[in-house]
Amino acid sequence: MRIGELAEATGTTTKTLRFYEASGLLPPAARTSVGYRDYGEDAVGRLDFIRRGRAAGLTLAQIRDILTVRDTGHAPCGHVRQLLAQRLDAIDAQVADLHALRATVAQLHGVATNAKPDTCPPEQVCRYL
Amino acid sequence: MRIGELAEATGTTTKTLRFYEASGLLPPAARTSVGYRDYGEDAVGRLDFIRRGRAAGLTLAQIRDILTVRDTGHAPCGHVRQLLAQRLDAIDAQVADLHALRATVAQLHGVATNAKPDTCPPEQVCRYL
DNA sequence: CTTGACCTTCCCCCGTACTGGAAGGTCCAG
DNA sequence: CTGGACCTTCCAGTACGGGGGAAGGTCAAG
Repeated sequence: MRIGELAEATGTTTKTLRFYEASGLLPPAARTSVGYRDYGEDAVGRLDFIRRGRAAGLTLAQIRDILTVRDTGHAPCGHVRQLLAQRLDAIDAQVADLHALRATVAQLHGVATNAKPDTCPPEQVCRYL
Repeated sequence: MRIGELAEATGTTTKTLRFYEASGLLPPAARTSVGYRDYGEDAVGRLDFIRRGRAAGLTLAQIRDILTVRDTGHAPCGHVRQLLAQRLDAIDAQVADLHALRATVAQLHGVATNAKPDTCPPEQVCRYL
């Protein structure tokens, strides 16, 4: 399987695949006699793994860590759980931040809206922010 | 007011202030006879403005646009309202995304947690992700 | 007079996740 | 045998919001 086929099969690009290899997310691919990358079917699964990790909000560095742990055979179960638990905390914190931000923005928006545009000279406008 | 004092007064750094000036968020500061930046009290207000904008989730580019509009005297009222309305939409979308992400992560976390670490051989672990 | 804290410009660097493009080699159809 | 589609490496750039640190000038205290 050449890099273009793998890219097609996994919904990504050849650029991204080479980038992943350079970043240590994919092992160095086998090469054909002329130097083309030659992937096995397992590469699709690994890329799906990466895609799911990304969808779960993990960074490439975190995914790489998990893959490294798996590849080297060290017990990753707790590691994965811990990572996911941290993600849950981070998401909750982010949602809380966004709630506060939304309240602030909504208030500013309300003030700006109620200010009646016609009576809003330029030099006063930015008090609304 | 020197740059260090202004940084202290506004809770930022001299690096950031010079960066803001270079980015067009602050007008070129007046200089003392030896070339030190010399700020008036209005700089504090402008930086508070920037800080509030940042807290409301605006990018520096958006803040710069608003400031430019204000500085040049063109009617910004609708502009500010529109920007804030867009922010509200963006925040709502982001919260929705985070809800979906949280559900995904929580599910993975539950699976990984119920998997009993001891019975979790390395080659199976990453199915949890 | 020296020491230390401040100031200046300058350029490069951080992390994140890629993307663009140049220069060159390979493969297959017509 | 030629053209186009594919592959290779490498360099550089995107956007964001700054941070690090060098080399040098300035100022106030002791």
